[in-house]
Amino acid sequence: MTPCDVCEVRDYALCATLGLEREQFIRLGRQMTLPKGRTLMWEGQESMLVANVVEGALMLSTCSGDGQEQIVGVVYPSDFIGRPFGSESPHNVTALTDSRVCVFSRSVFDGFVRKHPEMEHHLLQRTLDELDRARKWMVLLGRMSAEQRVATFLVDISRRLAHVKPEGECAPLERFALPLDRQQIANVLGLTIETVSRQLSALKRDGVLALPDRRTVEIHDRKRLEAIAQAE
Amino acid sequence: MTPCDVCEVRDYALCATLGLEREQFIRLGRQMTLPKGRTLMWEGQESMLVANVVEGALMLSTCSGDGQEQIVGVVYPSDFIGRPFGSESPHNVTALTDSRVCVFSRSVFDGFVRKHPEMEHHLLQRTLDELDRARKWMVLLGRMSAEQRVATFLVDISRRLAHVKPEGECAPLERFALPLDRQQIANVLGLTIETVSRQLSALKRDGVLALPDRRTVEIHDRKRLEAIAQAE
DNA sequence: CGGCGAGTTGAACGTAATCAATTGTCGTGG
DNA sequence: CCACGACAATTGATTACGTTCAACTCGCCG
Repeated sequence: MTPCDVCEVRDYALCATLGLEREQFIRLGRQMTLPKGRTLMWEGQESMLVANVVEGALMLSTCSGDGQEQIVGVVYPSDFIGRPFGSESPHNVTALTDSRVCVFSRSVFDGFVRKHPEMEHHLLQRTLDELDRARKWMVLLGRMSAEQRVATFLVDISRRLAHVKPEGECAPLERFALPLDRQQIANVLGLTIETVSRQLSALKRDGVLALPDRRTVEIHDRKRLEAIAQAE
Repeated sequence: MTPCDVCEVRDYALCATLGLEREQFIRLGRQMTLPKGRTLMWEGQESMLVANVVEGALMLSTCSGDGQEQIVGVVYPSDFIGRPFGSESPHNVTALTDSRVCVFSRSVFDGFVRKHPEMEHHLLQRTLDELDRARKWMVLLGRMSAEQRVATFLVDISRRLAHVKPEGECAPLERFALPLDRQQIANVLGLTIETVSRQLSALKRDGVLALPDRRTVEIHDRKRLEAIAQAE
């Protein structure tokens, strides 16, 4: 029995495309657990690994010339991470929560994918989706007010986390634990920690949501939250 | 004789991957000229076309909920545009200058690509590169000052335009015509037209560059420009 | 109980947006 | 060729939003 037999994301991740060759593929990778805060890949480093997320959440981040961090993506179970067919990793990949990933050597992975067009097609689909998502986020960073950014972030994450939940559940969550702390939220939104805090407080004051503890969000008035988020 | 026989980008665009099947492929597409300002695809519209850029420059743009435009990409000859394997176009595609593109029906293109893994691989490579570029731009939008944004924009475009030039020439250009007007630059950088203008004036005042007319840029002190741009 | 880090709140500041006026450029027709 | 109008771009004055700096609160663990 392999870890894949009980893998939570086997039907959603990249490997779901494989039929009989799955056996072959899984022998190439291995599961790894990452404690919260551990960095799996470094920006600019020779890109040696790719991976599927099995459990947890990780962030992709880069630093601007003067050292400011910008988070350029957050990934969840069944998402793919790493940069195939390229020499260096374009960003850091760091665990936001304790996580489990299924890693492959990049060269081995590249070789396998090139021999399995179905899988390469799936990878292309994922990459196109990621690109759409990244470009949507550019609108947020380029054009939205702090209030809109925070609202959009909450709407987005409540939807993404819903897909992570056991089977079927797909309605956006009304109560969830943020995998990011305030500083990280600020780094996603291109704001400062103080501004994020103020906007969250304002939303709480207006009864749009509650913050029972610093990691938990309860959305009470999704309609209003979405109205603030506007862009979509 | 087909237009492809004299195509300027035949060795760089997606079709360069094809060997003997090239003949087959080119029969599926047709060249089109687009006057400056013409929109080829609309955001949200059913995605019917994909295309290669042969000549000119086009922008990809989306609107935030309250109608503000954000340019999420600029494409040049040999670049690929459109959203294969997806139902709707995620952004507008509009000619910045008079342009020539080589268009394909999306369904026909999708079918062809699925049968030609080499081509699909090339498309994946391009998409991965675009994703890297988009994420780099997120740092600019999230973390850079107006001055840094304008400087970064100029450094970037002078490099991109160099690759468009006839054969070989790859050093960044020190003198070039902007394919975008001030409003469009503002929409790329997430700034207002006034701020862009002020920053350009400041760079001129400091002797970093000259602006002989409103479309032309002459970089006099690239070192300094790059120092201001910092992030990279 | 004390100390520490994360988060919140407040006050002052600064950058870019906004509003407004002026200059510059280009195309058209006299 | 010049005059004019329309639009693009620049420049200036003011405002507003988010940042910065600083104080304070809260929860947690020794």
